[in-house]
Amino acid sequence: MLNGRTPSVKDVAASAGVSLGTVSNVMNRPEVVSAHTRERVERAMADLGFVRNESARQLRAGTSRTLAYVMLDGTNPFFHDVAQGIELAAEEADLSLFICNSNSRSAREAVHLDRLLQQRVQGILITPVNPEAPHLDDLARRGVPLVIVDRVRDGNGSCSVAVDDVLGGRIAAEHLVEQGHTRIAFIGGPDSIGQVRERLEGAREMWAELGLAADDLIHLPTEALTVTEGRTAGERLTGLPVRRRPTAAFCANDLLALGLLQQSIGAGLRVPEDLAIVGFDDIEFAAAAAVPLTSVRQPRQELGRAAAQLVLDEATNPDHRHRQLSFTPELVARASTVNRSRVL
Amino acid sequence: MLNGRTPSVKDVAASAGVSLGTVSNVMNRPEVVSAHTRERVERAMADLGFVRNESARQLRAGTSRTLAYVMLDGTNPFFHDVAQGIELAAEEADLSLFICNSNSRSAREAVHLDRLLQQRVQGILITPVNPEAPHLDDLARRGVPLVIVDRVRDGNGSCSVAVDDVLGGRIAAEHLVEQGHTRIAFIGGPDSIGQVRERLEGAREMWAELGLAADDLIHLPTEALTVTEGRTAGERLTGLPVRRRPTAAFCANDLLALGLLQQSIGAGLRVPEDLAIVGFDDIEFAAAAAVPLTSVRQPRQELGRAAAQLVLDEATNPDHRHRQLSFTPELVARASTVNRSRVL
DNA sequence: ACCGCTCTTTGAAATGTTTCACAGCGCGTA
DNA sequence: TACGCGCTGTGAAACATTTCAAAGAGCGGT
Repeated sequence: MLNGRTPSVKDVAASAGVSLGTVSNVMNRPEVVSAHTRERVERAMADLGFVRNESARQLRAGTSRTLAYVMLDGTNPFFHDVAQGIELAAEEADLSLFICNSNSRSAREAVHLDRLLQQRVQGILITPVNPEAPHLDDLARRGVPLVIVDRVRDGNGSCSVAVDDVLGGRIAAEHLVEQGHTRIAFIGGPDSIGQVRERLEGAREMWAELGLAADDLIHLPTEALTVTEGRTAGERLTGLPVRRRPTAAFCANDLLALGLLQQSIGAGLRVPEDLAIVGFDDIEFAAAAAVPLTSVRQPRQELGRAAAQLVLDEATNPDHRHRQLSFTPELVARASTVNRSRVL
Repeated sequence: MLNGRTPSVKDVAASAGVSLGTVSNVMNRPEVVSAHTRERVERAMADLGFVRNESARQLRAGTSRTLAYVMLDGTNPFFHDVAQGIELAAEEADLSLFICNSNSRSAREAVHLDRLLQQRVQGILITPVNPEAPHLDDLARRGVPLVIVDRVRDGNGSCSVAVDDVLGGRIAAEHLVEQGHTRIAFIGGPDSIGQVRERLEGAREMWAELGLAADDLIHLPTEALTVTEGRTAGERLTGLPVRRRPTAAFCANDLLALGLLQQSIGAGLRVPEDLAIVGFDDIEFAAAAAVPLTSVRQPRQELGRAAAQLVLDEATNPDHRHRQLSFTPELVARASTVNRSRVL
């Protein structure tokens, strides 16, 4: 059994009375070896508790069986759903998925990428801190299959998968106007985040198209896209004199919206009567909030799945061409904007 | 620059006009090589865009620079917080963390473990589907450093880090009794999950010690520990005639509690006046719920951190001894159980 | 008896790194 | 001048696997 160190192919070969090559064949091309020997080898492997050394395999084969996803913010369930989509696609392709978290720090992102390069992963999926960062170019130039998730970058040096954020902003604004609001707030920041800019832009476009005054769409900037920041924004909002206070808020993501929701209710406002709220992403917890949150849904798992397929194509298909996939967001109306004739 | 395939140490050596060994020394023991040559080698590495091949390193060195965490349920933020704690400890030890998700499926767990074994990871942290599963024994017998997270297993064949769930159950029950409740529900299941059993057990103990009737602690079983199941349980609860309905619920985790909270409010109950709710874990979203949730806090990141330290000790310290660490949970009282004299 | 064929199995080379015993060199000391 | 020593650099071996050309075995047909 397991005496000294872990047994190698050599040990298995010796124990089964065959050569190295045969053991390897049993593992990689079982059809070429006779039933009889295959059986003997398999028994030997089981007896010795043999486990293939992946490093050696990889070194020789030159290819790893892993994909990696570098996510932007581990505290946002949105990214875990994306990761789950990737994981499913990876599982189907019989690959492992290596999940890293940059925590929105560019330096940490770089460290992770370096490690992944060293591991010679088959492909990298990433939601980058900054899609124009030079270290991403490095990857592309090195020929590592790369897909940008939930962002797009200028030019088409790599594939990307994202949702049309401008459109998302438009449908959120449209929905609020349909509900009768004529003065709303957009809550989100910092501006360095592309999604924030585009969602705001979309909202402004639609606002103007529907003939409303630009001044009546107020931008309340935040430091980050977190629940805490949502609460802070809520304090500012509820602090406004009623006459000047918007009757609805469109938040750049659901975490902000949840924070805002909590703060507003705590301050005694009724949602949606006194303040309607729309989020973005439609994470699980949006539906589970005490006042279920209206949100602009991104097809989270689909995003991940599609990204994984692109990266696999780039990894295996010699005449792969970069593509920028754009998904269409969709409004999910719930109680936080729609007056509760029927509850739930 | 980057012409054909990725350059190896050999290429760097040639380009810098030194031997293989010297290049290796520059990377691993820079102090033994003269400033002059070191500089030349470093320039060559930069010019060629050299990236060390981790597989080869690992093969030769016999040791990887990775830890792995197999989490139980990717949809529960609790586990991501644990993972974050591990990640931080790993970062300090200059290791990478490989995160896998078994999704509560034993088969998938086994697949992940097998892969990790093949990768020769330095150590494995796992929140197992079933802590008594034989494949865990395999690992231990193989000598892979192993730490069970958030569970304990019989015997002391391996380290574990957990929270005293019985105590957690006790303090939750005690808190509710202090708030004047004399008829409560415990919501949670299935029974196969150890934590569920122990939290209920703790609650029952305290209930009895405080002189209350066993019949007045009702067990409402669920199929899983999810928001959806929480809502379902809520339907059953709110459907009861008022006289028979408990005035408070202790949920086996926060996801259940959030689902219950939502359903109750939707059904027109006031929380906590008509129904008080206590959760377990104290995930971020507990505090962020519209009625902030009272919860039994587990030191989530600490749990991960401690687990990582144990696994590192087992990996590096020759006279390591297995330990079962038990953390003390702590009640965080919020509006879902305490009448809101002061809001927030 | 030999040929040609298929089906298995073999052994050696190759992958990119680290390690280690050793060699070369310059220098101060005997 | 010879010796010993410390500092650098070298080259080959080792790690566990895969791959591939080639050898061997068995067999039917001539």
